[in-house]
Amino acid sequence: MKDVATAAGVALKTVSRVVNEEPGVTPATARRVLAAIERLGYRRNESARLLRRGRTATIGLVIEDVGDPFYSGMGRAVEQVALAHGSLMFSGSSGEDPRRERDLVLAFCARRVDGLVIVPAGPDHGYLRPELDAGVAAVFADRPGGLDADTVLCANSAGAYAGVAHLLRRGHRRVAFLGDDPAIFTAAERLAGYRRALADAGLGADPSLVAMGPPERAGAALSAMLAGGDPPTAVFTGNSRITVAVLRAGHRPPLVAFDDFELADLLVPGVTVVAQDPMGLGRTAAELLFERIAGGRGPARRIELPTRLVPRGSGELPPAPGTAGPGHR
Amino acid sequence: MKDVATAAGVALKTVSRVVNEEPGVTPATARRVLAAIERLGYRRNESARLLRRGRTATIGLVIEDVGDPFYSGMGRAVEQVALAHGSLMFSGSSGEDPRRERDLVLAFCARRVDGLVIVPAGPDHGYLRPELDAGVAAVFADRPGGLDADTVLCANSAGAYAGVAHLLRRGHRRVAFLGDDPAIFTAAERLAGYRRALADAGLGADPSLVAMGPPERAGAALSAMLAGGDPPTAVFTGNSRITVAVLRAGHRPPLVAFDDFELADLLVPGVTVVAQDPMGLGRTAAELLFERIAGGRGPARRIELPTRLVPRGSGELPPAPGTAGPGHR
DNA sequence: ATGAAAGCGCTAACAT
DNA sequence: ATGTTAGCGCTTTCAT
Repeated sequence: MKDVATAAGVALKTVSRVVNEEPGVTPATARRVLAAIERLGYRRNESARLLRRGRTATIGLVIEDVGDPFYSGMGRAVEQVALAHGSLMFSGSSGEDPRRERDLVLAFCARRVDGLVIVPAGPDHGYLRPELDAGVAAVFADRPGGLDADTVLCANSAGAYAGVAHLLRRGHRRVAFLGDDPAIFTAAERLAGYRRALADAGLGADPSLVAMGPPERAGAALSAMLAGGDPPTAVFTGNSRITVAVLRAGHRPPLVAFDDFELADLLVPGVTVVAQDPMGLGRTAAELLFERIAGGRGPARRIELPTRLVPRGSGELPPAPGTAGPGHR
Repeated sequence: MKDVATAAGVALKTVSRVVNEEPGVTPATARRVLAAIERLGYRRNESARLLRRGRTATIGLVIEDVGDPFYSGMGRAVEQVALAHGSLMFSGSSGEDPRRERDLVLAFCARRVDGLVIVPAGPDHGYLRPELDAGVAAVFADRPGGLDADTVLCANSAGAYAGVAHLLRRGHRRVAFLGDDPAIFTAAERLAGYRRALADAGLGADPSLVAMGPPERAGAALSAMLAGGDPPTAVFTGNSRITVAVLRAGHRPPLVAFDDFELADLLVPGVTVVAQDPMGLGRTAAELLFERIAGGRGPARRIELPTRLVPRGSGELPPAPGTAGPGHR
């Protein structure tokens, strides 16, 4: 900038004026400055500018896995909103590891990001407290972070309820639930929705029809249930990895799956799903964030995004004859 | 920092020394400083630090779509390498729009990123010239950028060759090629591989068996071929979006597809693919980048990553009887 | 072992 | 309309 000023025979500040399109510069001078800029290949150092101005026009995104379709869709939406607000986006994957999440978040904060969108990897976000107090905005997405920050979730419980109710409506009375580790917020919520649906239909909860745990064990868990004395006639899976695990194990039961996935419509039968809205999640989270960055006050908000039931065949299958006939309880 | 210095009763520089773990500080003083840091909740401003030091410890990643599984897998690998080098990563999607790509790249350069990994959206990267001359490192991934920068590609031509040869080995003599717009580098390369495989097998190139264009038209293109007088007995698809379009259109021909995709193994029959290595692409690109950032000189390198043929059933089907019997030429 | 001063590249506030 | 000075938060250089 100094060089440009010298080359154009003006003071530093004039160059600054031109670069920032501030008023108070003769067209002629401006032209001389612009010529010098062009000739010297000058580019404003945005970092220095932002250091001076106090805002960084940068947000940080921490998700479980940048490579996962659900989260990367979310990331795409966050990116769009960020760009619309003239901000760039740091992104990083926590890999579901609370320590890595913390390191990433703190690294972003050290860069003085204006705000953070976080998919919490762990339950404890105490480390964020000082940062929030220091003025960083933060929004939790997909799961609550245990702090009084804005939070955007999917309607996990209501979605599971709708999916299970869909199966019950087809005449199923014994519906299995295959979910992830109940320590995971979404897994627990979906299980609750399943239970509520059964209860509302006047059905008791049979613990032998519920298996919670790592996706890679879901196939075996279902095999065991089906081999048991009083097997399920339909299955509700709690997330995509479990759904895929069940399908890979060769099972093709009447099925409703929580979370949509690529090509679900091409399988035979097509897989009926309770679709979430990853883009909506990202967009909403980012919009809340920028409201806060713009100075929005008020208590933390908690928004639940609706799910959508997409019938494709697997969820519309009736109970296999003989497995749960009339009189069966 | 000033506040910490005051609170600890030392000079600014001493705080700096402690924070940077530089030698020349008595353990006792260090302790006093650390206590003040803790008490005041001080966090070093990394941006200011990096402004002074001249490096930003930041790289930029520009891909087609952060939400696409292939590119987001690549991004994950780039991120890992970046973190291993103590750098953070800006990421952005070009959406295949050269102007957006340019804007993103320039925005990253204005933030003085140390380097860039770019999946080129357009053929013209002249705008990058001044930035490269200014010292930014850059690596092109997945497609060449038309500049003398390091480039990492998949073996598009060789991969297509292998896939087509696989079909020919099963007795197919009329293999259709459904590819994307040949203006896209990868599409053209894969077409070339297809042609080479036919030529090496002593087969002439039948233009009526080649359809290049947007994925959403691939289904109709294949339907037309199959309804023609001398239809193909097998199909090679040039990318995943085309593969899916063909399958969605209801076709289940003997098929080898370029690029792997989630659940290819669960379809009936399983889809035989020529798998690329998105993580390898990202890792290699990032490693080359950090070599350059570290000061590596020498001419631009061009690396091709091998593909892998994954037989799953669809590519092992013989010609349907009567469509291409002996004597047919 | 510790500190004072200069400066990274820029903008804000106040001259002229 | 243009220029000067101070300072964002830090590190570097050179004292002490």
